[in-house]
Amino acid sequence: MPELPEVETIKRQLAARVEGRKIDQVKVHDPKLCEPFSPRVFEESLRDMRVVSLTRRGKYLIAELAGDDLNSQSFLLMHLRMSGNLLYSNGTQKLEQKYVRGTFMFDDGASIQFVDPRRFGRILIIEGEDALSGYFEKRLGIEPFEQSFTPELLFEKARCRRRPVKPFLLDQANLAGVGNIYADEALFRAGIHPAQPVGTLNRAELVSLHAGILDALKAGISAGGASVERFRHFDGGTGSMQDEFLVHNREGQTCPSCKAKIVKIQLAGRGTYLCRSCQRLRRRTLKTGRKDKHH
DNA sequence: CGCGCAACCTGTCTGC
DNA sequence: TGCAGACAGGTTGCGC
Repeated sequence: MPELPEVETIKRQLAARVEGRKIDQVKVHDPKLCEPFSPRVFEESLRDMRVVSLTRRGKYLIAELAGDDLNSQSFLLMHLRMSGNLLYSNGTQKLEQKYVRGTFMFDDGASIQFVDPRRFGRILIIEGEDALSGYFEKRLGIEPFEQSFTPELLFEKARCRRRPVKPFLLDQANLAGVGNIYADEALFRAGIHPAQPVGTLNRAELVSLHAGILDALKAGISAGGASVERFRHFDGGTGSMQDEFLVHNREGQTCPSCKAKIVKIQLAGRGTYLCRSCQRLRRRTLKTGRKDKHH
């Protein structure tokens, strides 16, 4: 479940610790981690690479790597999926024993373990910036904290679409980084029902939705992420966002802004939490007019 | 093309 | 207590 705030938290904690470090050795303990690369090829291609920077795009953590050959630039893309964690040791702490899928060892004696009980997490190597942007281009939409993420951009993506707004938000090709938790939290903040067809949202609602997304994500980052589904910090610590959820995981409890009980429904196969009083489904007809190409 | 849904995994919880 | 089955939910790929 690591979403944007959880990955951002990990990035902030690890960046200063790995930037400038050289990778002495990599061990892959579960071949699924680096598919379709074979573990040996994967391990060898990372040996002696230096970490230039650690950044984030959507739910991906990206390590930019440089070899001795100045022309070689590659990117290590890490996705934690459902249950992945990156645990750091400076060389003196006890290492994790269970569910370790891969280990990175650095030239200062420190190491990072990729720990992932459910084995959904993936690490892949991408050579060059063109390949990197190509990889992201077809699967990731706008970054929420970019200036260009605006209510108008939401409108452009949402117009004429009958899809419920929640699955719209979960589609990474629309907006990168929002997952099940923050979609629920953003929709509650915006006062919008998760099943509302996204194309029927009016201007005021899109403004609220835009603000709700940013507020929910900012709250998550400030809290160091939400430690549900075993999410942990680089040192094994926990975030506190799970204690600040307004609706998510709060079935049967009272809504923070009215007296109604929070309910749980299934939407697009996902557990979805909402307040029926604060988030009313609006009966509106969707104009399915053709989208005209314009310049 | 848009959209829903099964599949990928395994630990944990629920009900009988 | 034991065990089957449901559930968790990010991404991909398939089918309508």
